[in-house]
Amino acid sequence: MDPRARSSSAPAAQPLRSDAERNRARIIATARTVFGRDGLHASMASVAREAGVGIATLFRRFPTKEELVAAVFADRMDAYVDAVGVALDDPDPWHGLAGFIETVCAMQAADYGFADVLTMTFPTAKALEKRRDQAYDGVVQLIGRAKAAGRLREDFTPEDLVLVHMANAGVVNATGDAAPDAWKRVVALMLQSFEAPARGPLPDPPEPRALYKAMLRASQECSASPEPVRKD
Amino acid sequence: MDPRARSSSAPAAQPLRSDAERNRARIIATARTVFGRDGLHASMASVAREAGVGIATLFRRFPTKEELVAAVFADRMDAYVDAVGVALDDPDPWHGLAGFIETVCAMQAADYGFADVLTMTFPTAKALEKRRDQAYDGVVQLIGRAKAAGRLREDFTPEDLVLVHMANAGVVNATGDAAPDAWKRVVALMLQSFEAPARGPLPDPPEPRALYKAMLRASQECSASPEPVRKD
DNA sequence: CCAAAATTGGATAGGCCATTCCAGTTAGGT
DNA sequence: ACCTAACTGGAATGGCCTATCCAATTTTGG
Repeated sequence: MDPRARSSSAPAAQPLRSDAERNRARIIATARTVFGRDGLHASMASVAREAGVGIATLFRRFPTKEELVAAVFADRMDAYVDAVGVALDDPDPWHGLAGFIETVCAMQAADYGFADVLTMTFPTAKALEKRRDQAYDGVVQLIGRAKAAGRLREDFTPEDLVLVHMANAGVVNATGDAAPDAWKRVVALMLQSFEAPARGPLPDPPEPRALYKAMLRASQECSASPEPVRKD
Repeated sequence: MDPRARSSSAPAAQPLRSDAERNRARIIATARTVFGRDGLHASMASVAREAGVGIATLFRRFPTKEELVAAVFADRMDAYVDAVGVALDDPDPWHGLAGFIETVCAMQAADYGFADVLTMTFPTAKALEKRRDQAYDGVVQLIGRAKAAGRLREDFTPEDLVLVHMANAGVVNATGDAAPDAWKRVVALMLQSFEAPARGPLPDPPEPRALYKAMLRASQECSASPEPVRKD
């Protein structure tokens, strides 16, 4: 591994100068609130301005917007993983799963940036994706137990959870501060439809690969670097 | 009514020159496919290019992007109103409502622009909003009948339908062509949660006014005209 | 205290966007 | 055929975006 790798939370092979480290921390903290308030489409310039640093400082530390996003949401993903853990500790598997879904959707409502991050995948952000995978493993267990307990419909799949994130992101993004609790109703409805016994069959879930492609596409058009013009 | 009103489908007080009328029709037809394919954020320039007209021609006929959007989606709104009519003609109120929701969500999946239009409101586009109101009246009836027949949960409100549109728009936008049928599963789940008897209570629905504000906000940030800079 | 290395911020490049301007072209009545 | 009002397209304006450059400043080891 390249010893100069600096992003994410590695303790740095080449420690930053003290002022640089301070700025780095302020940038992440500020970006967290800005992305949380304005969504992922908040501009790099607005983050720099609110953090009180120059644009160049921001880009030297995070060469692309995607890297900043990854650094900022690493800790949200930790919380996500923690939520899975809490759910797995619940002696009632259904209660655990339902609580997990409510918790995560609440996180989406509280952070417009995270709402979108959950519907995207950033292959270059290893730390972020590792956490996503950890969470996935836990979710699979959670689902298995809830089915075994007879409380979750048998045709539920992990992909359905992603669909919940996408649907909830749609509601949260559309309602914003104007109807800040609307998502709760939607989530409650979805949960009732997940509970066993199923009221009827469902169309097939999307292929995991297809869903991955969708999440990838979304992240790419998020930080679309201006590709050089090419002559035809 | 202003006899000079030109947009929407009024037969025109001041008829356009034949070539202008032809271009106008081509612009609308092209914009329909472009917005349907790329969503509402497709650029005016791309519409002009694909329609084979100059940018100026486009803007002379539709002075703002919002007016073009309104003109383009007037007929989708007709289809929306028609779908309500079909549902009301169904002798089985629940079957009618469920079919209506499926139909409209399918329209969202087939037209990324319309998916967003259904979650927004354009106060200046009278023709569009009139149709939306017509549809709303029908939907209220539809809901009433389905409840009366004992097939729809008693706490269902017309606002829930808007929430369905928002959630479905989220799924459709996030999955795109990568998982083109994922929305069907989500909609099927939602429908099962709507069916009586309710499996449990729900959080309160959003206030109609609040939801309106949310839809308004969305439409405004869609075609954000560059406001003049002001000195502090 | 001093120099070298690290870091800084503002200007700049180059991309997209909605919208406006203007000089040239065309339809269509006479 | 011709004249004029209507219409045209492309260039220009001004905004916002990600990302880069560079001259000036700051930290820090000796």
